Amino acid sequence: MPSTKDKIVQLADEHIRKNGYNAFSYSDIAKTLKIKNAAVHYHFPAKTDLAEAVIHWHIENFENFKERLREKDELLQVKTFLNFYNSIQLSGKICAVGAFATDWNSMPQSAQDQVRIFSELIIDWLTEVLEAGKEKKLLTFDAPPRTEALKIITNMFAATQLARITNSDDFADVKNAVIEELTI
Amino acid sequence: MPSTKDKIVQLADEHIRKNGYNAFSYSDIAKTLKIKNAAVHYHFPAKTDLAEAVIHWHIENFENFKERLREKDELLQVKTFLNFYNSIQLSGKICAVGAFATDWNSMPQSAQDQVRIFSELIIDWLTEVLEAGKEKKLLTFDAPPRTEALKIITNMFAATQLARITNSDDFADVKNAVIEELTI
DNA sequence: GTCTATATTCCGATAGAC
DNA sequence: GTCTATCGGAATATAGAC
Repeated sequence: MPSTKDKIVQLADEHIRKNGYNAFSYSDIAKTLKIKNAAVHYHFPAKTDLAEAVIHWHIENFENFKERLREKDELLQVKTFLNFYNSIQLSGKICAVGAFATDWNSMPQSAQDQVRIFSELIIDWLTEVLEAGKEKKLLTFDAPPRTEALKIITNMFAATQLARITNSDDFADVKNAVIEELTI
Repeated sequence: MPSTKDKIVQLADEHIRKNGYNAFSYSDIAKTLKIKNAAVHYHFPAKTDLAEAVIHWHIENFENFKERLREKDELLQVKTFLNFYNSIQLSGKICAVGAFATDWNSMPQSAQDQVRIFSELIIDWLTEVLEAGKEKKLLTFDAPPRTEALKIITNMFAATQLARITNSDDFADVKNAVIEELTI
């Protein structure tokens, strides 16, 4: 049974990634949990505290994700990563990094720092996976590993955003093309 | 000398692409132009009217962009397109499509429709350029033209967003890798 | 930990004068 | 086309009782 505090973080995350950070209020969360505005403020005094908790949750989540994949081969690791974004897209959300990037200039530095840590965690992880996969001849690409990682991550970030707009199979097309190119 | 109406659209665009649609108010614009809140409402009765005008401006702008490039070779057209995003990134903004994608669910359908038209305008244009460039053996890629266009566009969209966060040469790395891959 | 109550500020929007 | 004035509402946030 998750605590109220955890439920608030989950709901905030959903709101941020569905509607944007500046488009949700404490009332939205209070109504869903059937508690009052002030009760949310008890757990997170300011809205930015809540934003930071959301990003912190993502960081912990990604660390678990890494750990679960540690023993798998690199192609499977990349495929699992791409499937993760597939599920984001299917749920109507976007990546947290993209959501916060849009509202970047209306966030305090403490929250920006957290987003930066999260972003670099993802980039560093994928860079290492790609590098190891190339060495084992499981993956093929020409650019430096970090650049290739950035290319794939930007594909996924923006494809979830674009899919919201074009409403077609664009996400799946991009995802499949990425895998195909890595395994030629 | 631009009209007040045009100045309002320009300022709104800047605010939207720097801080997000839900993070700016009529007061922000009124203060900059040294007019009153109500004067902005005279030109754009509701905030969504202003959002639609901003997107409409982007559509017209892109039509001009296409026209200016019509006679150039396809490699130059793609390079100019990528350089356009480079200047977006340097100015601290993000692509309008990405900004609106984040706030997608808090926009009325009339504004969503405009964003959709703009997005597909870009996708269709790049698809055609890539296809023509491949036929003339100026460009090389394996995926279907529309998929390749989506890959490049998502690279650019999200790279401008990520550059805001990582604060490094990531954007240039991605941009150069895209060109290199197309000209192998 | 949750409540009531409230302070404060801001926002989008409208009416009507000039 | 811009102004003053103002409405109604919502948002963030706090004080203090339970």
